[in-house]
Amino acid sequence: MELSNTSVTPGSYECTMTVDCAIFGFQSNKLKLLLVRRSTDPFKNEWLLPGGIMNDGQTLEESVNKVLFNLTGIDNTHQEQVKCYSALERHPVKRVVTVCFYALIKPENHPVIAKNYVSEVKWFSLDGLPKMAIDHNQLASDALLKLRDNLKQKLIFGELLAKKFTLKELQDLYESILNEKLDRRNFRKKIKQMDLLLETKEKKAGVKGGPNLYMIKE
Amino acid sequence: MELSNTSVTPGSYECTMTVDCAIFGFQSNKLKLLLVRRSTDPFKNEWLLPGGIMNDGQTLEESVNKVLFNLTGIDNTHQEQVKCYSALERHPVKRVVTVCFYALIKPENHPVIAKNYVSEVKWFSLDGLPKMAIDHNQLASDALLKLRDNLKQKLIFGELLAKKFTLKELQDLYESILNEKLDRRNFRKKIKQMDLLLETKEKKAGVKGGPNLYMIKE
DNA sequence: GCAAAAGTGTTCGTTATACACCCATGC
DNA sequence: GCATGGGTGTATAACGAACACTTTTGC
Repeated sequence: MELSNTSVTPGSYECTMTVDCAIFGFQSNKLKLLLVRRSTDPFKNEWLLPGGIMNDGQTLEESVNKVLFNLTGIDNTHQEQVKCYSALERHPVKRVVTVCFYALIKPENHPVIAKNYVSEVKWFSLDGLPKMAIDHNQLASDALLKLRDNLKQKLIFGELLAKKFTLKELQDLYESILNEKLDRRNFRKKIKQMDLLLETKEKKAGVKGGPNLYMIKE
Repeated sequence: MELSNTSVTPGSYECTMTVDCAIFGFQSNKLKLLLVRRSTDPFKNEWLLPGGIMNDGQTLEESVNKVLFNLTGIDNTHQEQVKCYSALERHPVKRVVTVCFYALIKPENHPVIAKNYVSEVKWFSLDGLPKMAIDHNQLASDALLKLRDNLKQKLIFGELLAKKFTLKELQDLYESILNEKLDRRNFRKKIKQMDLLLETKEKKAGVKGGPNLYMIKE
């Protein structure tokens, strides 16, 4: 291969790009992943991360927003880029390079509806993920690792919880993401010294013990 | 935008993809970055990270290898994906999405030669980087953050050092990457308890103190 | 009133940091 | 032989892990 081949020209090789998004939600005290089942070929009846092509005039981030909105009505989510995948035979229709993202949402805020090309949309527990099409199991697994990584560095949980939440709920979320049990007292100590939460005067009703509600500062 | 637009079809929008690579080297006790200066438009006389287009039949990783080989003769490097950039007006010739990687090499092993389209290839200190074309200053900065991140998690320094090196050299490298001073005794303790280095019987000649040479295990 | 969950502090072990002297080599 | 850098250990502080009882609320 010649160096001259490496320069961008009007005739440079072009390929289709897609975005795929691992949407994490927190439901029944478990971290869930939202998958769609396609109703038509390719991948008829197979499960996939929601995703779609990047169109002309869109950045990847804009594409993710559009795709998520179209598939699930979800808008304005916290998104994080995970990785770019470029294996040659990923897609049966044509060469497609995809960029994987993750987003964090609160399932209650986003009733999911199966739309075009999709026969079913469903939240899956992470320990019960189906075999997905293409390399999407790999994408999902990489997305979870990235989420864990980010969680360790900063307190990010996007829309995973309600605006006001108890420390117990926050801890359950952490345990879910990290897939490990945490000591309650140590967890509370750590979170409090991060100084990112605001203690409201309210208590959560309908729960024994009368736990305090917190919200994110600012 | 309609959902039907999100599905991959033979006619889906396509765009040119490039790879850009932040090549880090360690020279005169400082971490350096290898940049190229273009000899022709676009970006005539401007500095850039070495990069080029992804061609048909190549993965991004293969493209990086080819581009690096063509520009610098560098082969078989440790490469790490940094991030994908898709802003609309990045490139003057056409829409181009790029994926940034970094690689770690030992400058002494790779004499650099300016080839096609390149008038100059030069190692720059990180604190003396020129203004680069497009968004390459951003790419370089993101690549360094990623390198730091990876360094904290595992002992990776690719080809940055010779096969056999002294602990002092390793420490200088760390200090260079992290841009902070480390305590000599604590550093040595930490590295040793990682148990990744093999102590050779050899000492480095020409250096006062007669420091021991180490190499990576296995 | 009793069962269930919330809230709270202390001890201990591990890890990270700070710090000073003797030894080997080059010149 | 002296100046430069290599090599080593210990004491202290910070951080993370383990652990039990009292208070509040729902039912």
